[in-house]
Amino acid sequence: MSFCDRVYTIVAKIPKRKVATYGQIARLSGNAKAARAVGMCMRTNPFAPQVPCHRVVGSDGSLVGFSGGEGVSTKKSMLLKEGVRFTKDKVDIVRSQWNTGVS
DNA sequence: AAACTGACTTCTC
DNA sequence: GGAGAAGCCAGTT
Repeated sequence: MSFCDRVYTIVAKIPKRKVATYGQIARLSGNAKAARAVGMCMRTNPFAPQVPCHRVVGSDGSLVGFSGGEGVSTKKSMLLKEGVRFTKDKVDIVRSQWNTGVS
């Protein structure tokens, strides 16, 4: 069980039409400052369809990362199909950020 | 085992 | 508001 495994589990739990930030996942995984490590785990992503890495965005909803297809463009398209609201080139983090249950 | 890199975040200018 | 620099973590070489 490695840090990445926790990340995969958390990302896999992101509800549809919602997105989470690397920092948030890092925090949920136990290391608030491991945002970078989270990104690396996503890049490794041994659970591609199982772990919706496209639902993971930057701290401000910015489409960072994603090495597949057309990059952020494909990521954006997938999120749009998921029903995630977009503001120009960024996810409407205000409306679509994953609420972990912490009020 | 050590050093480098990377899908990040945040502060300061 | 935009650009630049520093800090942290885990994985890969």
